Amino acid sequence: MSSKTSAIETPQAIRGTQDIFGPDAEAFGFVVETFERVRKLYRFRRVEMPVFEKTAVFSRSLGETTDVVSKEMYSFEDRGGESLTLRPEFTAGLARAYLTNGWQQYAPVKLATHGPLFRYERPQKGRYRQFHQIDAEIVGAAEPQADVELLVLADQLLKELGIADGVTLQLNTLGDAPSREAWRVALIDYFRAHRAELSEDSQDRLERNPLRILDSKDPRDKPFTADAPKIDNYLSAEAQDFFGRVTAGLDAAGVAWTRAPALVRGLDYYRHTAFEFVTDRLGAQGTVLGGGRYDGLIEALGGPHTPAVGWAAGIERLAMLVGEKGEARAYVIVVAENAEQEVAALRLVSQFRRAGVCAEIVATGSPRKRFDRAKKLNPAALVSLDVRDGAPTRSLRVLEAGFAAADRVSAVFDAFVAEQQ
RNA sequence: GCGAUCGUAGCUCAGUUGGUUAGAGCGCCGGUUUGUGGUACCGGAGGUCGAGGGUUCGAACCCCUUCGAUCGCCCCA
Repeated sequence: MSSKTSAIETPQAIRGTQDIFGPDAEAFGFVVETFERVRKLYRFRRVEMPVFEKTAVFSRSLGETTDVVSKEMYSFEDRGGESLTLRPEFTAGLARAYLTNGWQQYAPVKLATHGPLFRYERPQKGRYRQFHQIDAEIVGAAEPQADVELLVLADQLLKELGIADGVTLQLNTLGDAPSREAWRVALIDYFRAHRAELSEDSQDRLERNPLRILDSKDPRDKPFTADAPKIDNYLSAEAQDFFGRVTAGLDAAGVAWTRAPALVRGLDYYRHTAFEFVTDRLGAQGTVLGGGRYDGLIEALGGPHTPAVGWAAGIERLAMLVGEKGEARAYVIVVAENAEQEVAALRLVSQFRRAGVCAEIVATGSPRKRFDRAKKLNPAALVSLDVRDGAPTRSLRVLEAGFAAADRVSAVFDAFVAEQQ
């Protein structure tokens, strides 16, 4: 890519987007593949949904005052003049799909999906404008067992990804609608009395999203958040019982959790169970997986009352915890050390691949350096095709005895030699 | 949206108080050596020092603007 005096300017990538390659891309793929595997163990069904929806799908379900809706959505008019939005999350679109496709017939349904999401935010570590999540939801299930199943799934996923160490499950309940509302009113009353002493951010939150004051990091807010009204005092008997059955289920399934009374969710549709799997290894973006119950969402989209629970996890964040993953190593490399052998090398390498052996060919560049280059790729076996004294020579060298595909490699090689006689 | 740090070859970086044709290692390409060998030596390609403007006799270095990255705030997964 030497552009010297080229007058053409290369367009740059959009801010907050990423091009993922090599070991990082392998880690990304590992997260998705592990999710797919585990999700099948729990019999969650795969869904694919559009990347964009009518704007109302998100504005109605997330809440007009949330930051996501008020300032972070990628919204635009299409050529027909309709306001559309690139999905900032999965749940709203999934609820819409549930309604417009009549998935009530399958209820309760366990659903899983993954893909890109878009939010106009300031990029930083673990936060992008196009980011990716895996997502699991149970729609049409009112029982606490659904919450438990989802949480156990999440727990197993993190364990199978090998990143469960240092990740803790923070659990809270926001109560049912009356509990949540009573608590909310009490919080507003309480914080309003101290309004002038709160941070500017929290004064603002008081109007828009009072629950959020509870997890403010501002030291000026700390003295007040400690003594703020507790959800436990506003929980109805039903809500209390519900939460008790969730925690009992987690204990029975052997999932560790800690109560986080200040844990709230940013989006309006959450009820009852709220949770986050949190790590301290990702700096400010410590939430690795989060979600909760959203019994009110489907009604907000004009559907019948439909209880549901779900969670989402950022693939980039999970991939960062996973670390770099090695790429597939070639079991065998075929080297054409002589121009005359290039065609034969091409034939042999495709025979290896058809036999299911991961293989690579080296047949370009200086013939004298090809063998060295092949060896640097560190294969388990190396086939050299050359011409000595006018006669073709073929050798198979095993550099690592007893590797996985060893038998197949020698079988394919022997057949090739026989064929060339 | 706010604050801070940063931006030199493909990669990791050096570049002294602003001073002649901007460097190293690795990688890449080629030659010699080796000839069953991942060696050693030599050579080469590749940079308008993120971009634009300014100060100056002179800017990679100082100033402004802009783009991008990183780290906080905010938000959230």
